[in-house]
Amino acid sequence: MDNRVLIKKNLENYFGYTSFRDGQEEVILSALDGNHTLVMLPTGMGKSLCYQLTGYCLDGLVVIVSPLLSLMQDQVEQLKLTGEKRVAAINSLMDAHEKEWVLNHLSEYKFIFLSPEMLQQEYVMSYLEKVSISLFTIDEAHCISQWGLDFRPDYSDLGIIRQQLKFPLTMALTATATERVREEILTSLQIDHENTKQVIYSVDRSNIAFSTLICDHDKKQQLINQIQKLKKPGIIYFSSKKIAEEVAGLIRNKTGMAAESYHSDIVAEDKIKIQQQFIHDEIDIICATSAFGMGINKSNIRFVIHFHLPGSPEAYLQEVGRCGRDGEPSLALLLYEPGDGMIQLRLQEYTLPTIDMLEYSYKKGKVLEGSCSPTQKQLIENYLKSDLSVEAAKNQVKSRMIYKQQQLYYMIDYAETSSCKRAFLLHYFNEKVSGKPPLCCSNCNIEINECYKETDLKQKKIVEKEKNPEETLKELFLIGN
DNA sequence: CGTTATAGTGCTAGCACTATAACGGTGCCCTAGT
Repeated sequence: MDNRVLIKKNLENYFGYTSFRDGQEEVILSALDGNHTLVMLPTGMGKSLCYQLTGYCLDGLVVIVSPLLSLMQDQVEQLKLTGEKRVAAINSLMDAHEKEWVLNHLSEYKFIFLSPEMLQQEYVMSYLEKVSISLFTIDEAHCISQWGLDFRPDYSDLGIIRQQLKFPLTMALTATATERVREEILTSLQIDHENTKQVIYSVDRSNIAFSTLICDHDKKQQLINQIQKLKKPGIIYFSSKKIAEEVAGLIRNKTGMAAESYHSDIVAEDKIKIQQQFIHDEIDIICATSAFGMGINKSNIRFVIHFHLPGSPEAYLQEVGRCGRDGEPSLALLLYEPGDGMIQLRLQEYTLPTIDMLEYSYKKGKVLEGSCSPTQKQLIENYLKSDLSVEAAKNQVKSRMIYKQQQLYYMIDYAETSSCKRAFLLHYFNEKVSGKPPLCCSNCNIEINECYKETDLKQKKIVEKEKNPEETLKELFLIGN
């Protein structure tokens, strides 16, 4: 049967849809033609269907590498809802006995979810090597580039894993990656760039308006002023757990809105509870660190505010991309105070080992206890285990640091630029604005500071019957009067 | 950069004050002893 006909039939059979969304058909056909495929589709465009449907058209096991336990659990549940029973996530939520059972019955499964760390377990690999893998999938593939070189080194070893598995057909999916990152992903996975099909869609989301507010004093109060006038629900991102908690409390006390904080120290049960409440519109505002967001499928988030400067344009677009999935107008607001870059800069320094640390550790063959952060220690230990020389390790760390700083400087420039914010962000991804949306950014056609003033708005409503952009903005973003 | 913790100073000999240093974010895996 023609693949085009086959996938259409399977789309109906397995998912009950009659038509594909943008990009999906191209991706699946590419994979069925035997191409390794790198997929960049904006958030909410149905990336998971790409590998799932491909899997249904092929004989053998689909292995999905996923960064978070909660993501795996979600995907397993969703597949089960479609009636699929041959699906499991092998992770630390299973006890040893359950893991062994699943591994012993791998050939009876269609979809297996795993973390990169789990793939480092030799016993897991020994089982995977014995079965036929039809598709090796890397979900949220930007993690390879974002985390592989420091925070989660096992992401850098997926190439070796592929080699051990005899280079299975591979699909890597992400929503935000520059050309450089896409190349990094392919290289890291040991995929031949020539024989790879890339399906790339724009990172632009025309219903999200970009705005920056320069705060030279009392940022917290300015934040509260803003959110009181904005439509809910929304997310506020922070670079500090403590401040996230403090502001959540402040919002509750000063405005009476339902606000909760979310970061890595929140116990697992509460995390799930907060997510659920947020999804069911019982929480107006989440004050979160970067821990919050991946896998959050909520369509009606109206704004994403950044209290602190994000570390990279990639991170910013990922976080901002969580609002407005329903296509309704939404707001990405950055609160910027000159000097904000320092927090991120410090965090970056704290992540990567210094040259001194590397030299000492290589000389002694171990890490000096108590002298470095957990991520620094982890990374150095990984270098010591690898074949890399001190010089190579030093160079890698140096260029990594420069790269991270460049990403940060781009965000500082974004905050300070007086040209179009949307164009500025897209430029980082080597894209141009195609068709300026009605609500573009605070440098084009929305004056965020002005239009939030209630008096101004009321006056305008009386004076001007004709809708101007600011008036439209008010209707779209602000609470009804 | 702004905030907080710690160490040091000096007369109130135990507390108030000040100078200085440290810190800030993401997750997976598992082991062993209760």
